[in-house]
Amino acid sequence: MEKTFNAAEAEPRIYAAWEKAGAFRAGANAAPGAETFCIMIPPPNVTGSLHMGHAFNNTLQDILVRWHRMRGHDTLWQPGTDHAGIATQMVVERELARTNRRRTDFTREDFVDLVWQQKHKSRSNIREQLERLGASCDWSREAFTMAGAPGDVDGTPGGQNFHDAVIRVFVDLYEKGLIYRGKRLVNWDPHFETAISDLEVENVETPGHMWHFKYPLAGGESYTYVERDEDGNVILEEERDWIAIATTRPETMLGDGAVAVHPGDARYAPIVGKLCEIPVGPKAHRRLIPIITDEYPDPDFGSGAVKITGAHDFNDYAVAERGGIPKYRLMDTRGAMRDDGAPYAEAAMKAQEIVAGLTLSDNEIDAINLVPDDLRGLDRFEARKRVVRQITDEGLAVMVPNPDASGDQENTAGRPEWVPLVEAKTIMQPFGDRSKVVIEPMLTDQWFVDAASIVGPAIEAVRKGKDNGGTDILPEADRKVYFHWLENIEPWCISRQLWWGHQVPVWYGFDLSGEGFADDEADGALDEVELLELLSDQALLKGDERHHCAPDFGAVKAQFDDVLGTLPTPLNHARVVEVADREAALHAIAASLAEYNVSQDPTQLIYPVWRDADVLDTWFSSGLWPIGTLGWPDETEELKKYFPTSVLITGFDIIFFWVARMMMMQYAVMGERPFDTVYVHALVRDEKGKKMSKSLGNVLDPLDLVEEFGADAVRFTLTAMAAMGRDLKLSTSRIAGYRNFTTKLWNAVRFAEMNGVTGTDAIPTQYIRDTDVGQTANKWIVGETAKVREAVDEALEHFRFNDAANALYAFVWGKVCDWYVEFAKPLLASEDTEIVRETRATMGWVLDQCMILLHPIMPFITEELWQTTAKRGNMLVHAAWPSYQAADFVDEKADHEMTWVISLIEEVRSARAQMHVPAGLHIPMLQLELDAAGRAAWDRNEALIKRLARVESLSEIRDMPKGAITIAVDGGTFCLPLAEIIDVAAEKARLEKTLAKLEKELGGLRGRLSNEKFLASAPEDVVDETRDAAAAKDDEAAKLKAALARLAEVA
RNA sequence: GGGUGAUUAGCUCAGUGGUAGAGCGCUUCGUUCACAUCGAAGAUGUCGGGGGUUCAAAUCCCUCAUCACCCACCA
Repeated sequence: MEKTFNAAEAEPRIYAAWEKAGAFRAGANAAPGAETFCIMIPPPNVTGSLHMGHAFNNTLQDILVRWHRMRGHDTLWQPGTDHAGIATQMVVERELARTNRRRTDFTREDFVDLVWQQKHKSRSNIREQLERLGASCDWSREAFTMAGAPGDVDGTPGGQNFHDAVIRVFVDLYEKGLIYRGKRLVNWDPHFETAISDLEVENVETPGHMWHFKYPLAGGESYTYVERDEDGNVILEEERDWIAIATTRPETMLGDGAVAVHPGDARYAPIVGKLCEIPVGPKAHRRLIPIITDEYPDPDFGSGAVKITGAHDFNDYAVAERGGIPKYRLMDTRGAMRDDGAPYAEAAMKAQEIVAGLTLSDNEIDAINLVPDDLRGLDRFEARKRVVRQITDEGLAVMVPNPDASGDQENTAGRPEWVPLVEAKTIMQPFGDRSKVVIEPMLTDQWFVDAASIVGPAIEAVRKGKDNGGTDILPEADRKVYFHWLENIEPWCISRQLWWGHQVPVWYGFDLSGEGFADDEADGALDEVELLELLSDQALLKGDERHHCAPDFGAVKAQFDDVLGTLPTPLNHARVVEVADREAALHAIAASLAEYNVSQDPTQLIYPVWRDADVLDTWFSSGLWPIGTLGWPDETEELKKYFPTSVLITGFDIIFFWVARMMMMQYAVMGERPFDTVYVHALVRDEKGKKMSKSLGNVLDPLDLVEEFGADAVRFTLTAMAAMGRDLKLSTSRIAGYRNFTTKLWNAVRFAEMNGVTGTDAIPTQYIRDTDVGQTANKWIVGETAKVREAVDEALEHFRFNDAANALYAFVWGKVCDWYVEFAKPLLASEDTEIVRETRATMGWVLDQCMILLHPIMPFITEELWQTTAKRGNMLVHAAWPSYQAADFVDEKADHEMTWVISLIEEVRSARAQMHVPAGLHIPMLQLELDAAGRAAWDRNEALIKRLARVESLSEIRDMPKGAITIAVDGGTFCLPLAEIIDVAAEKARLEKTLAKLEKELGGLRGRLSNEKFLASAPEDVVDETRDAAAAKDDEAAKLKAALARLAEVA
């Protein structure tokens, strides 16, 4: 064997061998009738690459999967990737930008093709990285959240058609009324030009300003404004012909529909119900809006009056809904001020008619563009500046004394005495989590899941827990977070105005059966003009009852055919044809009508329908990951076998995005929990605790680390640091330490090999547990092995990964390498061939167990060692996981004896080091007193002790010679006669120090034992333990005192 | 504003009622035939402050301080 393990060379080779053997296939190594164990990988983005969080997340999954597989369970680790709507589209758009092209330079179809190509190019990237890490996924089942969607060239090895499953769920939920369409205020990302969900918005404290403006009362009216303090004393009273409004977003004033004050606010009671003027826009067409009351305004904040802009603020939206206030949209999809529709003058007049009582539909109101002509097309932030300037120039800003103009006259000369009130203020500003641009609340038509209606079982499941057929979430703290979010759940906006994703399976058509769609001239036939009038007027349908949802066009066609069948001739002959969009439909229907008017052939008439252009939120599809990957809606064997799955391992950052949605959706579709346990882990951070990010430059690439230290070391590090519920701060020195651990294991095995030890699964039972034969060291290490096996299982059972790793680390390094291998050296060199044979057998077994128990955490080096240390019938990946009990293997006597031997050796070493006895010097030792157990222990382990303590000989004496070092152990006293080198003062100091420490401990123990309440209340075994400890320390203290007394004689 | 978690050795962190541990770092020593990616021996803690419960508290409760994260609509 080489001196170290060559990870870079061996790991890929070993992985290939596993794959070749089909070692990771679902059910590989399963015992007949075994229980199942299934983990769904959290699908990484298809164009992504492996970061530290993935490495951590997948290491934990791999540990559980390998552990269960070795235990003979029917195991599936389902891999796959996510199409990641925005993220992936972004990658492709960025690529296009390099050659100065935009998405809109392509047709939708062509662009989506480009994305598919990108997906195809990068699909193997993440997989190769996971393989490098050692992830034992069943790659033959690799899934993709858009598999089977139009344009998919790759398909999936597992054959799942994820797309069909997603569409099917949409249709089902739609039919149950759980998915609906509506014009709502949503978070709009002006960069990607799409709606996003609440969760995709990051609220960040940003420095901003609050402006205060005067809204003049209509017709020059005035009122007495009275302000009182808490006691009701008048502190301000003045005549005003305006009302003050504060805003952080002046540009939205253009869309105000009202000013609201609290119903109990006495200051404004005189003017409630009156009109006031929005102080911006062309003078000739200033809009008047009503002053209304609503509970929302807080009288103590600002002026107590709030402007209501229903289309651009979530609070205002609610007020507007309650008060029937029109909601005027001011911006386009890119966040610029609208530049469409009629000129401002016309729009403002229309708005004024609404104030006067005109009722319009939502769509009609949406068509009104209230942006003044000079601001149209401007970016929203530029428009803000201009609005502020215009109002201020007009003298309608609230003014305050200029703080810079007070005080001494010389320096402030020329400065205005009054300035506009503009408060600097940090405001919570919403940003898109991907685009990083300011999110705009925008009134648009979107699709929503009625989450509140399906959330019940998801809450209930976690409340009742795994043992009652529900789901456990670990750690506990995350359960609260989960509940809090679900109990306050909002409708989930699932439509996105993107091109990459699952297109909403809904088709629209003109309403031919609706009211008002009639032949004006009652001549029994529609002509082109009549039809177009109707269509362009109001018979267009985008309303709820006028679209059709179906899995595909064929099904939709049948639905529309039914509707057409009820219409009068010739419309009932029209053919349903799919066209690109509403625009195309208008042209198509006009053209076909023209054709008909010429030919009078009813089969020439077409009825155009067009599909909803939106795609579904990525999380809608990944929310179906557990069933979609198992072949649902088909009742596949895998679905029956592995669903509900066993464990989900994921980071806390996607509890809402993903975990909660999966819970809701699996219950909605299957009526069943998706997993028994959710294990939520921490985020990986850099060694200073900072989130790793490219901009900070503190990103550790897991693959670089794997290159440098080997996958096993990286995995072991992550595992050892996986304590629940905290950040995981990673440093390379820690990884290096665990790399050293692999080397340590490697060399222990190397030592064994050099001494004729071979791997064996034969438990050396004949030597252990209360047998008369057998070396104590061998008996002892077998017992220790059983203890660590129990500890590892116990830890993994409870997802205490770090406990498992630390137990193994302490065992392999601290027990096997530090002690057992050293003990074995004299034994293997023994002239007694039986001892040699016994020790080889024991060591062979113990090292095998180390490999087995370490394999889930460090699969590569252990597999390599497994195959080099014996001819095996199977690979380690399929080796049988042990189940022996400590109770069966631990020999109490041997355990005691080895503990005694170890402490004797440690005492001698310590004394020698402190007395500066040359390390290599073998010295004689004297035995002053020793009880029977000690004598037996010495006799049985003489060779070991002598070797490890560097003792030359042992002789019994009555009196201690002058100038010797005392070694006090349980049941005996030894000494090292070192007259020539001993420093009496140093030895005295050493003994006194030890004694002082002992006395201190003893004091505590005695104190407890003399406390009657302790004796009465504490459990018996605790009292016994305390007594034993006190007695032992008493004894040791006595010996040390004796030694000090002897020293005193010498001196 | 609400919520959650954290505060333990120089650093990074384990430790859920029995009197405090690991890794790294540090000091001293070591060319012993598995390993210098090593070995041996050491030093370092009012377990954030205060109060309470208990025979016993790093651990449970209250409170204060500081930090971190999550959620939230104050114009």
